[in-house]
Amino acid sequence: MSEATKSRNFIEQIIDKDLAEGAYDSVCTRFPPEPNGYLHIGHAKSILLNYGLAKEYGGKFNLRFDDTNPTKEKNEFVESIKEDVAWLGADFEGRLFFASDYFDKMYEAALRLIDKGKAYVSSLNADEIREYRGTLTEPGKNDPDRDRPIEENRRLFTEMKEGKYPDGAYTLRAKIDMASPNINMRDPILYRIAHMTHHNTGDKWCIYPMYDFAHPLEDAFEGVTHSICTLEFEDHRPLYNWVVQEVDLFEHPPKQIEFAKLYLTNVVTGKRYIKKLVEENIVDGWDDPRLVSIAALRRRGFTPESIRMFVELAGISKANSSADYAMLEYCLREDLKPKAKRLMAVLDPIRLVIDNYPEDQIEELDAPNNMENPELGSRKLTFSKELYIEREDFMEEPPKKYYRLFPGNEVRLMNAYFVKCTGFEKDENGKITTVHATYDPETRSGSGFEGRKVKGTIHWVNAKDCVRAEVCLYNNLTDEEKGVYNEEDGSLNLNPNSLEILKNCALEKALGEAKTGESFQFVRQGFFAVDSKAEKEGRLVFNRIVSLKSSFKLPVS
RNA sequence: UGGGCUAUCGCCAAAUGGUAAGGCAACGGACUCUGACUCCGUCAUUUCAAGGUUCGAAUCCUUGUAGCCCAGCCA
Repeated sequence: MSEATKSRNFIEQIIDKDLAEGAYDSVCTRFPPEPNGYLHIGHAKSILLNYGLAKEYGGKFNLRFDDTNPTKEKNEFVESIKEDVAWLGADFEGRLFFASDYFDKMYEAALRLIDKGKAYVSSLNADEIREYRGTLTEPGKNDPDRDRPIEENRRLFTEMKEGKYPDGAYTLRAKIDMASPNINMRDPILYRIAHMTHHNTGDKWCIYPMYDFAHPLEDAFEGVTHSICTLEFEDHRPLYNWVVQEVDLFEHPPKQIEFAKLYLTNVVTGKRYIKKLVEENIVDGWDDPRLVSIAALRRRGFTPESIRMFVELAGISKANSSADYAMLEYCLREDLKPKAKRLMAVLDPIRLVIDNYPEDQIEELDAPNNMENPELGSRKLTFSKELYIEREDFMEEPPKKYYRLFPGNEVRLMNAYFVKCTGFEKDENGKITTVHATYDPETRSGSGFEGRKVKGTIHWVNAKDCVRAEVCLYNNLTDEEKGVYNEEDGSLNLNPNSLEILKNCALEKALGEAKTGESFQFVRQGFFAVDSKAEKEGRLVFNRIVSLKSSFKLPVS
């Protein structure tokens, strides 16, 4: 489909219309995380959507920390979020803001509402507020302080700010409609008292604005035109509009648009769940490669390009949905296919002895790094009498259509020679330890040998100079394995993605010099990357980022 | 049972009254110095259901059904 005929998502359609009608003459979007945790794959959708829209319309994209609740927020999180947003490639061009930098202006705005008779100071405590709010099916009751005189509201609110009252003594409420069918409109709280040190403003404030009051103002102050958020805020939109309208300071107030979150099947998503895994030490931190936090995906070896592609492929809509993990894997494979070197690594080694190969001969062979991308160059492989091959590449009694090594069969050793299996050895437990073969010197790779064909090609490494490494395989869980929330007892039973660690894998010598984060395709094993943390600990550890689409499986009997 | 939102293939998702795109997954087959890749082919007579309007409906109307969100001094 060409760019011109490509259908526009519902958000683009809204923006197109706004621009055409002159509601705005440019576009400004923002990503407004609360710094209370690490970003995960779900946030990537919001970041990339907002950034992409700004770019598409030649507008601006801001990063703003929505830090209006000091009880939950930490500096560690603002640092990680900045890093992750940058890594994803969403360039906010230095427009980094904090909601807390607007506290003075928000306070002024609250005063305006008080003066207009649109806000009042309430002395109800939390329980009473809840009681007066009513229920989903019954209307609420008016706050006894609802008609407090403006002057008194002003005095009390000022005193709240000055720290004259303890937490919970008073709140500032909007005067809207206690009988509204939309609970958010039943005189929502605008400010609460919290004597708490804020990560940005320190002890300057002891009253903090609530999300519903702060967020529309933040957007408006920054000149945001389209405030894109997730579905659960739909009910808040009337309040969002009420705030920007009643504060009455903005010529072109921002507009809130909601879209559906992105979930992934068979992985633990959601900040709340990830947080629990981290806090209970079920995983070893926010960047544990089993997680789908941005930091974890990066550590495991995912590329920003693949995540961008995934988000784009998943699309934008208002229907709750859960994208198949296979789609993410597809994106990574697509991205890495032309970029990664294709090297040989034997995950479960058995010895292959080439009996007719001279005892002390070592041969150098040339191997292209990526057959489809010559720019990746080539490398030297060493070949000698003793090699390692994959245990699953030899079978004593092969099933039909098995075309790797078995007694009497000939296969190609990738980038090297044809070898024919002549026998094998077992240990006392009947486990195969060594396979014997003879090679045909005529068949050397690149020699143009056309004499005969073999059906199978297997990978190998030279036993003499291979490197040893640890390889981590990550697998997704089924929904049952994943666990999650138990409604009966309110408990959270969570499993991260499962992990299998293979020790003592034999890798091509070239992989011994692999750099942190560098990605490779291991022939027939999938895509792997060097784990940055493990390397710091002095170990060479490869994470499997994604396996190949399918590999040889024994026929079910 | 108050309000808001959603429903199109196993999973995402187009279609804006003109006769159901595309991608992922799956399945055949060809090719192959990776059982990968690539290539070719298959995969919704029908859009949650039932009625109605219309020459014509996934789109409009009616009545249902199912799922998600809201009763924090969280965001």
